Amino acid sequence: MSEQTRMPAGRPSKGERTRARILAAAAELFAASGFHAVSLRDIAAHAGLTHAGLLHHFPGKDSLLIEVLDHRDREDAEVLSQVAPREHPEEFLRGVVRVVHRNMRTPGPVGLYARISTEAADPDHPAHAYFVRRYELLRAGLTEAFTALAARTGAPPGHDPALTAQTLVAVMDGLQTQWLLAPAAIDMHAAVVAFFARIGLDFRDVPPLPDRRSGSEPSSASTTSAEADT
Amino acid sequence: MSEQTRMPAGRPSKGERTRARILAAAAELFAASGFHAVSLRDIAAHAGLTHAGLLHHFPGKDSLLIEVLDHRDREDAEVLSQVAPREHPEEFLRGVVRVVHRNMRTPGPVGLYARISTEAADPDHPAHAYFVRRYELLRAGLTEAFTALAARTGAPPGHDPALTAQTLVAVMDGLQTQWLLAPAAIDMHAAVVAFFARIGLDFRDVPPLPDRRSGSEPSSASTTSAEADT
DNA sequence: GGGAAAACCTACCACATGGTTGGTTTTGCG
DNA sequence: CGCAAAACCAACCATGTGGTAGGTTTTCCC
Repeated sequence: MSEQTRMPAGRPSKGERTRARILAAAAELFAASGFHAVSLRDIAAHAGLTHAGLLHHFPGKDSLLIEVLDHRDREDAEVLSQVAPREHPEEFLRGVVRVVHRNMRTPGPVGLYARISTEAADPDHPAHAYFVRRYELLRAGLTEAFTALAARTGAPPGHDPALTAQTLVAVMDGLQTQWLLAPAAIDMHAAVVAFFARIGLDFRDVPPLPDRRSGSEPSSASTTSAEADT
Repeated sequence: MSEQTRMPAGRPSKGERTRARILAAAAELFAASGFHAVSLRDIAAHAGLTHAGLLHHFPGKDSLLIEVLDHRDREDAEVLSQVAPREHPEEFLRGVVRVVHRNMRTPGPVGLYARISTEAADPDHPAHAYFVRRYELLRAGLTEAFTALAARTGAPPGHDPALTAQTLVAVMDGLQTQWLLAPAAIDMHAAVVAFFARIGLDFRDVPPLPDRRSGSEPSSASTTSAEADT
């Protein structure tokens, strides 16, 4: 199924176009309200068909969620520069800042990972294994970047790249929750730039990524971002 | 209703004891699985009565959630030293570190605030207003503490107490999500201490709070903590 | 153009849910 | 001890849910 959701070189079939609409609708509604509060009938109505029609394309609700998350990951892989964290640690971290900056302009999609990741702490949640793995990869990528940076530029006493990595992931996730609750009160970009400043990295001059296309495109929470290069 | 859930000086009535059991069961199940995934029948079964019996004590599921959160807040107010962030900023922040340290030993309850706060980003969620206000108070308290500290000891150029406050809240929330997903991989206490170290505060020597009583007592995520003094 | 497959629909199923109603049992106070 | 109130229950209601079955409509390719 996963290769079928990738747009083939030719014009997409009716089924491919419908699956894309379903994934967009699901991403939007899961981001807004979480997995449990959204029904297949809700998603189907948003996508312009019935829930039975939706179930022709996806085996079930759990599978749909996993497909939405995988789809998001592939889109993020396309957006990010393919920078290796070990070889180009500072550039890799600049990419993180750019994604955070962009995400501030896309309130709808930011919630998808932030919201589903806390739901998925429940071992019975369909995305539990996905998020355990995802955070492992994210922390590993950032740990590599911070380790390489420390080796290159020296590090203060007691510097722990793994601790810094998990803290940076926490900052991005935690800021998203606060931002979703009170967007006017939170400056995610400034906070992330200030965090990097405290560990000796000046990212104030990092330009933001171009805006995404308008409409209900599924898009990424910032925690997606650094993982794609792993 | 709220003054009735506070234990009176005399021995508690049958109803008071039942409400306490219901609140404990609800806190535990909401922490484990979130508001939407848990039913009144689930909570009632955990508390040893039927869902109709539960509804004799609480007007509805939404009210029960709010009561669980308020009950937690009152318990936290009792646990924390009543330190004013403006007059005693460093002591106030030490209290934050102690609560974080204690919460690492209580995996069940940590999830209540972390989990419900991201659910509550949905404006239709019953706890939305509660969390908007809660984060405002939390950030305000920490901003006061960081402002007072900067005035007393000086601050580095570009220091922004409000930004530091929202970042600290983000670190604590974000670490909880990662910790719930992979407790062995995350050291919340070390990460929070390292965060403070980067802004010039040495809290490595802060002793943890004593453990909570065993059993299914409702208890707090660390983000509860600093707010009680406001 | 025709036919097979894809894509969709309506109707249904079994189950779950939050809440209500009317009744029974337990508690506690005079 | 008796009685009113509190605390609880079984049964029910209306609605919603994920998924299935069988059928219809649309698409697309030979």
